[in-house]
Amino acid sequence: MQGRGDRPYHHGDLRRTVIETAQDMLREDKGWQFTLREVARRAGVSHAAPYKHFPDKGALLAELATLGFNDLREQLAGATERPLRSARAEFIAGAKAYVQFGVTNPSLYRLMFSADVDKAAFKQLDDAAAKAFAELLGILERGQQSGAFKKHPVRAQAAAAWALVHGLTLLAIDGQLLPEKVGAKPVDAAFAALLEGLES
Amino acid sequence: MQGRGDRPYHHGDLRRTVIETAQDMLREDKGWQFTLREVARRAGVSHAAPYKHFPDKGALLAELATLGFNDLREQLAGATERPLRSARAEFIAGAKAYVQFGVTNPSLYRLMFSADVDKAAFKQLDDAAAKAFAELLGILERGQQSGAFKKHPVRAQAAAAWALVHGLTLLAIDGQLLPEKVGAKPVDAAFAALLEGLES
DNA sequence: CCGCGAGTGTTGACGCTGTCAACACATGTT
DNA sequence: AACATGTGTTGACAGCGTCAACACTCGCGG
Repeated sequence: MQGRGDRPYHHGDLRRTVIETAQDMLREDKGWQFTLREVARRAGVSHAAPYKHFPDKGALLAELATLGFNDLREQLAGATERPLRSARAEFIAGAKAYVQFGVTNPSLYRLMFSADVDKAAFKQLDDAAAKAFAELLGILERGQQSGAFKKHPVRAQAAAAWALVHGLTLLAIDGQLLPEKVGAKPVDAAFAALLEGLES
Repeated sequence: MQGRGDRPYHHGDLRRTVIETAQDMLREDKGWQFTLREVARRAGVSHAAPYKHFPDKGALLAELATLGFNDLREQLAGATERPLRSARAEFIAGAKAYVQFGVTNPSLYRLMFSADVDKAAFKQLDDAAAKAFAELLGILERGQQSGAFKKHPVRAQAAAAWALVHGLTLLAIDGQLLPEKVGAKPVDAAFAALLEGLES
C-alpha cells in the first residue's frame, strides 16, 4: 500500500506507522485501551520497538490527542471560513462540524478529553486544544460585532456554547440522542434552544 | 471503625467492603484504573476474594456507576423538591446540584459516562441513568406547564439542557472553567445564556 | 576503502495485572 | 454426626508496560 517495495531492516518510518496503527485501532475499538504490544504486532515490529519513538504509552496517547485537536480545529475552520449568511448560520455550521467530528471519531474524541492524558505534561496538547477553542471564540466575537449576539462577556458565552456542543457530542457518541428518546433532530433543536433561550 | 471487634474467618460483608473500598479509591485517584488486587489488599483479603462477589472488574465498575446515578438522582430530587419561587429558580437549583455532584465526584462522574462500563449489559445501570434523566424532564415539564418555558418538545429541550450541564460538569472537572479563561461565574453565566438565549 | 558510532530494531526479563481452578474453612441442615 | 454450600486462600497462567542488553545498518571521518 505504501509502495517503494523495499522494506529495509530498519523500518524507516516506524514513528508514523505506530501513530497510524494506533489511530486505526482507535477507530475500530471503542476505547483507547488498546495495547502497545498489539500496535507493535500490527506494525510488524517487536514489542519494544515503539519505545524508541515514544517514552511510554501516555506519550503516544498525548500525540494522538494532539493530532485530534489539530484535526478538530481544521474542521471548525473549514466549516466557517467561507462567508456565511448570518452569525447564526456560522455558529450552527461550526457546532455541527464539531459534533460531526466527535461522532465520526468517538474514541479519539473521548481520549482528547480523558483524564488519562495529562494535558499539563504535554504543552503541544494544551496549545492544540487552546487553538481549537479559539475557533469557537472567533465565531462568537464576530456574532457580537455584527450585533447578532448579545454583548455579554464573550468567554462566558464561549463556556456555555462549548459546554453545549461538548455535551451534545458525548451524548451523541453514547447513542443517547435517539429520536424516540429526544425528538427528531435533537442537535438542531439544542442549538435553537441555546440561541433563542428556553424561557418564553 | 466498623466495630463488632470480631473478625471471623469469613469476612462477613466483603461485598459491601469491596464497594466502599473501590469508592474510596475512586475519590482518591483521578481515574478508575485502580486494580482489583489493590482493592482486595486494602480490604485485607486475598487477591481473588472479590471474585466471589463480582464476576469481573467490569461488574464492579457497573455497580459503582449504578450507585452513582442513584446518588445523582437523589441530589437532583433534593435540590428541587421544596417549592421554589420560579421555574427558572428550580432549573438553576437542579443544574447547580448536578454540576456540584460531578465536581465533587470527578472520577465517579467520568466512570458513569465512560465507555468502559457497558450500559447495555447492565440493566440496573440503564434504569438508574434513566431515572436521573427523568428528574430533568420533570423540571422542564413543570416549567412548561407554568408557562415559564417555551412549549417546544420537552425531550428536545431536555437534550439541550442535559448537554449543557453535562458539558459544563466535564469542563469544570477538567479545570477548564477558570475565571481568567472564562469569566467570573461561568456556570451561572452558562445557565443564563441557555435560559435567555445567545441572540439579541 | 575501512571502521566506527549513532540510531533503530530485537530479545529476554521483571513485576504487575485480571482471571481461573483447586483447595480450606465455617456454618446450617438433615 | 455428616455433609453441602458459601466464602476465603493459594497458586497458576497469559498478557501487559517497561527496561536493559544486544544486534543490525547506514552514513561519516579518516
